Amino acid sequence: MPEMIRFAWGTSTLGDFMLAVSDKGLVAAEFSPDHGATEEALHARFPDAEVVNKQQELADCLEKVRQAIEEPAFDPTVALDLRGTPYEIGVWSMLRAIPMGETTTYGALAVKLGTRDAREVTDAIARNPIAVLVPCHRVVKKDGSISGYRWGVKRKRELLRREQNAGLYGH
DNA sequence: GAATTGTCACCAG
DNA sequence: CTGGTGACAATTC
Repeated sequence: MPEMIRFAWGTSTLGDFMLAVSDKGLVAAEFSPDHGATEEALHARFPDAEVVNKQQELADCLEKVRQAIEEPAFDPTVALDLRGTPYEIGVWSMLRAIPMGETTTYGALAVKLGTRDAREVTDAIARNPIAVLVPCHRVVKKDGSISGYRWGVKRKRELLRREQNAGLYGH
């Protein structure tokens, strides 16, 4: 019996996003304007799984994630099914420990993890498959500037701006 | 902001 | 080993 991966598309003010869940939890959440290519990538990532569109079943989940994108203060209680090397899981766990509205740096994470180079952390973060819910956007360069983001620097800036507004003005 | 230099892990040859 | 490449970092203009 092959594993089943269900996916669905949602829209937000930051663009369309796709969710994919296994029977354990979320395995992917990606921004993309190109539905076809993203679904193909999902097949490629889970070659032995049955990948099916379950728009209705995931409606609740879609709404939660959409709300998390629009309102940073909202904490979606969605199960995550993180898949990666132990090192990557460690990095992603640290990302989820960053409080809303705060940022850290690649270098600081490298030190905490006992890694030699910030780039090793960067690699792991760049492989994060779950946008927003694993807040890879809360990691910036040491001088506070934003250098890159897997789903577009513009989205990263916008996410941070929203979080900072939520912290300063309470809404 | 952009360009430059230093660096380090990783990979292809 | 050599060369190329980065979601880095520090410095400089």
